[in-house]
Order: sequence, then structure tokens, then C-alpha cells
Amino acid sequence: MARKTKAEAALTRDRIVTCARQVFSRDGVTNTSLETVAKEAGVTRGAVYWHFRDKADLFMAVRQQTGTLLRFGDIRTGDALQRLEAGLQSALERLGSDRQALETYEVMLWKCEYVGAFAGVRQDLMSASTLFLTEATELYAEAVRMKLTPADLDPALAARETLCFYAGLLKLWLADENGVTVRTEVRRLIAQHVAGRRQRQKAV
Amino acid sequence: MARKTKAEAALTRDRIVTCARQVFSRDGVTNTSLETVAKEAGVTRGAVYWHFRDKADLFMAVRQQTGTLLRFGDIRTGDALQRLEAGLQSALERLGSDRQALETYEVMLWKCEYVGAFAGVRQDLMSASTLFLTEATELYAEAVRMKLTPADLDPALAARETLCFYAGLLKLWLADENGVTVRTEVRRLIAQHVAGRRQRQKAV
DNA sequence: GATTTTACATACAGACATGTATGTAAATCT
DNA sequence: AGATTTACATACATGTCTGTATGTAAAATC
Repeated sequence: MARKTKAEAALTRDRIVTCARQVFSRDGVTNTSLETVAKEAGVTRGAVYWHFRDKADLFMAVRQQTGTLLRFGDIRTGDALQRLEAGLQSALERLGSDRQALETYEVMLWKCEYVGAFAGVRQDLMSASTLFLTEATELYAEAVRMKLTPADLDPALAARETLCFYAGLLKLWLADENGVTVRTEVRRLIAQHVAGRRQRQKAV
Repeated sequence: MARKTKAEAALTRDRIVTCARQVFSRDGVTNTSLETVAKEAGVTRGAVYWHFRDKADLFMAVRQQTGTLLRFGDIRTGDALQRLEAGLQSALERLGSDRQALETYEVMLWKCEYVGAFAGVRQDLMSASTLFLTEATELYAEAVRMKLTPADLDPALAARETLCFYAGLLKLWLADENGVTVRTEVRRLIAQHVAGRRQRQKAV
């Protein structure tokens, strides 16, 4: 076999990751053999083992290729609550429009068993949750300072509730292919969730 | 081998289910061989195949043995929002005190790939979500009628938000073994979530 | 009490996955 | 230009899991 140039090799690696994502999302991580991934990518297991140590390593690459769904830092317009809402909205919108993100999260939330070598990945997910909490807490703190919310709102607790809401929404959205639970109402759901924090004018 | 009496056979079946739950929660569903389950239960694969058609069937039995975590219908004291909160609280409390429930949900939410024969199980989960929605919607509707909430609250939408919150809370609670995200704050989180619906007195 | 089931254990056959070792021709380095 | 890596393909050795077929002694049935 003729040796590939470095650029070609990078392409090969990328193809393997892309195909892995697709096969994982179709058959589940554990049920997928590296042979299947290799075939799909038009290479042999040799190539796969050259680029990745094992399946868990490949799975990590799949995650990294897609990156993070939600980045509050990217959003800079509006008040704190508006930025929070925009972040959530854009994350869910991306799921609907970005097939790669869809497949990756489908795998992570429904088609992966976090056991053995994959237990570490679960730790990763928890780190992502912690990051979410940090950012969301800061946003809520700002909202309190700006009197956008009742003064007694606890930013850390509110952030945790939002994290739960977001985690559940992601999971349900992915499973709700027929739109019977949340998929058709995402926008309103997110808007309502954030609106619930906002200072209310007056009771009836 | 001496034939067992019907009662003994039922015990055997139950042991298999119990051991399956434990092994599933340790090794993940896909990575678990029926041989492992059988050994753990002190029988051979013959017994397992006698009682269950295949692994998916056994998994269903694991779920049925534990039953539903959350039943709003069981709670009859307090106003609609109090009953809603009590339902959520009791579900999470059970996770902390009932090891069987803990293991079952750990498997369902983190150690199972919903693919192939297990795709049907995911449908089951969605049915459970639908049931949750029905009950929660009714509770919110009652809350509106009793003026416990702002009059413009949409019961169906509120129920969906609560479903997301609950789903995410369950998942995060299970993963949060070190108590860094939600585990130590469950009670307050749930209380806050429900309190957010309640009619507020007056803005500052 | 003879017959029929039952509740398993045992045995069999085949498929499939993994990790590693080895081969190789061309790209890259010096 | 020669030496050395590189980017794979191929081959090997091994273990494991599944489903089914068959055997069997005692319960259950009549």
C-alpha cells in the first residue's frame, strides 16, 4: 500500500470519525465493530487502529469533531436573561439544522453505555455541566444585579434548575421524533422557562 | 436435573431478573452476556432462555420489576401544586433510598443503548413521558382553576417544562455521584421549580 | 399410577470482534 | 540520494456470545 501524504492522512482520519458518528448513531456504540466503521470509511481496521487507540478513543474524536452545542460566551446582545434564552434557543436550533450535531448528541444521549472505558466520557459530560453552571450562574447573578428578576433569586440554584431543564429538553427532543412531547414547542418552552425568572409586574 | 415446583421456578425467574439488573448496572446492557447473568443467579443460560426470549425481553422484565418511579395519582393531600411537588420529591427520594430503583434507572438512563430490539423500549419511555404530561397538565389546570398560579399559565406548556426539568434532574442526579451539580440540592431545586409557578404577591 | 409437561442443564454450531504482529511502498527527513 | 518513518493493509491468534437442539427427572395432570 502506497503511503499517503500528511494531508491525505488527515482526510482519512476525518472520514473515519465522520463514518464512526454515522454508524454509532445507527447501531449504537457497543454494537458497532471497528470493522464496520472501517468498511464504511473505505479503509481497513489497520487504518482505524493507526489513528485511534481503540473504540473509546474514536468516540472521543467524534465528540471533539462536533464540539460544544451550547456556548453562552458567543452571545453578546441583550440583557442577561435574553442572552441566556438566546443560548438555549441556538443550541436547540442547531440540533434541528446541523445533522452532525444531531447524530453526535443522539449517540451521546441515547446510544452509548457509560461503562468501563466510557465512564471517563461521562466525567467529561459532567465537566461540561459544571461549565454550564458557571456560565449560567454568572448570567443569573447579572440578572439579579440588573433587577431583571426578583431580588431573592438564588443564581446558583436557578442555574441548576436551568441545567436540568436543558438536559431534559435535549434528551426528550431527540427522542421525540413524532413531535408529541416537546419537539414542536421548543421555542415556546425555552421562552417560558426564562420568562418565569423575570420580575413579574403585579398579581391579579 | 430435578424439575422445580412452580413456586421455585418463580423464585428462579425473580433471581435472574434481580441479578440482571445488578450486572446491567455494573457492566452496561450490551456488554453483559446472558452467561454472566446466569452465573450470577446460580443457573445456566438454559434457565435464562427458558424464562426470557432474549436479552431485550429480560431487560423489559427488569423495568417491570421496578415499576414506575413517579405516580402523581398516589398523592392526595395538598393543593395541586403541592401534590405536584410531592410527586417529584418522592420520586427523587426513592432513588436515594431504594437501591433497586436506583440500579434500574441507572441502567435506563446511562447504561443502555436504545437501538435495534431496544428501540421499542425507548418508545415505552416516551409513553411514560406522555402519561407524565397528562397527569401534570391536569394538575396545572387545576392549579389555574384554583388561582394558585397566574391566570395566563398554559397548563400543557408548563407540564412540558416540568417534564424536561424532571427528566434532566433524574439523569443529572444519577451522574452526580460527588454532589457537585444537583444531588445535594434536589429538595430545594424541586421546591423552587414548583414555587416558580405560584402566583407571586407583588413585585418590589 | 401412567402420561404429559415443565424447568431447567448440557451440548453444539456458527458468527463475530478484538488486539497485535508483520509487511510495504511511498513520503519525509537529512 | 539514502535512511528512516509513516500510513496504512494483511494476517494471525484467540476469546466470546448467541440461539437452538437435545436430554432428563421430577411436578403436575388426569
